[in-house]
Amino acid sequence: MLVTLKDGSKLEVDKGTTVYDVASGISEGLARVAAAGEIDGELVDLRTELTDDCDLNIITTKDPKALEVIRHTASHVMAEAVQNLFPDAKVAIGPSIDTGFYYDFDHAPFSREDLDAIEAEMKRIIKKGNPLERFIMPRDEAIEYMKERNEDYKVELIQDLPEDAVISFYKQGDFIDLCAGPHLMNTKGIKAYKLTSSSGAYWRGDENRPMLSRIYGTAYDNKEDLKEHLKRMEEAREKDHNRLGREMELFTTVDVIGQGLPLILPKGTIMLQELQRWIEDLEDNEWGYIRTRTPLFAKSDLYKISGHWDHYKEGMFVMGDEEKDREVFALRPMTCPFQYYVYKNRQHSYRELPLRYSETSTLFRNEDSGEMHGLTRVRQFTITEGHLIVRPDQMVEEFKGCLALVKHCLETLGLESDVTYHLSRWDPENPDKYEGEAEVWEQTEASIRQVLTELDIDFVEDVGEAAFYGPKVDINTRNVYGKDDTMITIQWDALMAERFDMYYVDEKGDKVRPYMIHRTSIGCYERTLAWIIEKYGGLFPTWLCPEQVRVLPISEKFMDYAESVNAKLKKNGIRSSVDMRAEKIGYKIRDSRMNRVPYMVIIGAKEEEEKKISVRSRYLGDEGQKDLDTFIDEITKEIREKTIREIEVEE
RNA sequence: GCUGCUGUAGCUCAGUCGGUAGAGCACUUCAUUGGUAAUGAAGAGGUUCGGCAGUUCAAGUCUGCUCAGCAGCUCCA
Repeated sequence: MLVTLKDGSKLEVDKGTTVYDVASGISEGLARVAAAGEIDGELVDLRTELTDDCDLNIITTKDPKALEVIRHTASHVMAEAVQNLFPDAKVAIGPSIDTGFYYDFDHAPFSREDLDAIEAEMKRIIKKGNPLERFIMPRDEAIEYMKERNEDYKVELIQDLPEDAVISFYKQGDFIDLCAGPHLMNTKGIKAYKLTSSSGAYWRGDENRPMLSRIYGTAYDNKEDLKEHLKRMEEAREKDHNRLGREMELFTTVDVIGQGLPLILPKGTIMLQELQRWIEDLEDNEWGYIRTRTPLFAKSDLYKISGHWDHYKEGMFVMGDEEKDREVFALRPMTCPFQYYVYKNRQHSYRELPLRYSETSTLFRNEDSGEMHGLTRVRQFTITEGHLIVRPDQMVEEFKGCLALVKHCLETLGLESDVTYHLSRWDPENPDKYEGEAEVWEQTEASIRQVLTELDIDFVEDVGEAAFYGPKVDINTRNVYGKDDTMITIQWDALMAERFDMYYVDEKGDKVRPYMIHRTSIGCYERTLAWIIEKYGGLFPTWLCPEQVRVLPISEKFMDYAESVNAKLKKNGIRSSVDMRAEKIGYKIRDSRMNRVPYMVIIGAKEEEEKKISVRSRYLGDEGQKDLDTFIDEITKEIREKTIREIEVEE
């Protein structure tokens, strides 16, 4: 049997040789730092026996790929520690994840003190340095084995595996866990770890099943990396829009107003309004959209036609009592049916299509009480929503246009690099959940795939994520905690026109159902603002800054002068202000957050001193030193150039 | 909706066995003017401790309910 190593060298080994044997054969040092193997690109346990010719790569603990193995092993060590300290705790599952690992236990919630105790116990276990041993059992035997040990959750897991499955276990010391691996050879390989938090989590992610106690932790090959990671998490938290946005007075919440109902404060409003004016002008002037303004609520009748009354009533704010009142209303959770009736206002010719309706649309969704979060999950939000009514033959081209518009918006905001594109497909295994023929679904998905490819967009495909009426493209980003949020969605809809009896008249004079695209350009404003806050950490591009220029007179005698500079800047459409405190503090800039203002005009300071204060400040100097009007023109021009929505990249 | 944590001055927080509100920053006034993350001194600031009940001679502190915020789960047209 021939094994090809990473450096291209070939090794003749016997069948049944393990990855670890190969590593040992190369050198003892390599065996010591080996964490896992990679056979033909697939991560495997060191204990894996080689059965065929293959490419083999020994993954050492220095390799980022080893993290997964280290963390998985750390989760086992944690489980052992928990069972040592809390013998009645039953183990459920404990995988490695992007940022570390977790393990779920059937046990009362763990406190921070518990976590500290568990950490200490882990230290003891790791110090013992027990080897991890792998052994296998037939399925039935494995079930009995776990039943004896009273591990009900493990029994259930094994029962869900195929009849003929060979069940593998790992054992370190007295601790035995059902596990597919891969794992380190010895617990000593866990050099640095930290238990970060605990919380509840449903067994198998099902809200109808018991709630278990989950402990999150992270582990690394060395202490420096762990420290670095914890520092990064700390820094990320500082960019959290929910903290920063409140601190910067962009928004707030009030207990008596209610959950998921943020108040956008004056500074936040400036930003949202900048975004809105930009998007509306862009869509209407350059992308052929026409604007509508439709009611924020409607009678239940509308939602009965759209299907929301049957399928989404829980998510809507209903006004009135169906039993008592003749008419019952509901606040709208989306704009679709309203814009359909805009279209249905009169008969349309095929020559008019495509019609691209857009609306700055406020929506209301009655989210569950535990779901609300800052500006990203709210009960009332405003979205750049729109529906394109198109002929089937225009569909691909228009869908492409929607994506191109989104791409343009993201690039302008400097967010393009942060997103992932998803083709949300139907689930062929589950056709009942969707309307329409399999053939049509496949065809449509192929069309979208082609559009994405033509636009040179990288994307992943998610099966079972489509809307019931058609596939869609979802554009996601990650928040500072690494959680995915959908920012933008563009949906292909060849079905709803039927439901709402929409048609156009084709060249032969026949009535034909149009296709529709549900789409947004930058998603909902609140969520997009949150995203921008986190992306820029509060240091916004100039055009979005609530305050673009701050005028700082160094002493009282420059106050009037400062006021006149401020007034002229404002007249030129620049958002500026005078810092009244400046006369007292001289030219010492005390406010560490001052750098959130892109431009500072220092009045009265000597030029070399001004430079020390801020790299971005502009020096005006004593009255008469420089012509005021010329100065105002210069700075206005400079800011204007950055206000035409070009991205200002600051280091 | 579920699990856990939190809610005291504008902000960040302390408040020990229930005994009747505290610090730093910010703010105001005065002094100072070369102090580039914080000049010195003085002062003001809580309808009293998210809200409503209850226990008690006495509740920020204990109990119940409730509202809101946070983390996670679940959900997310």
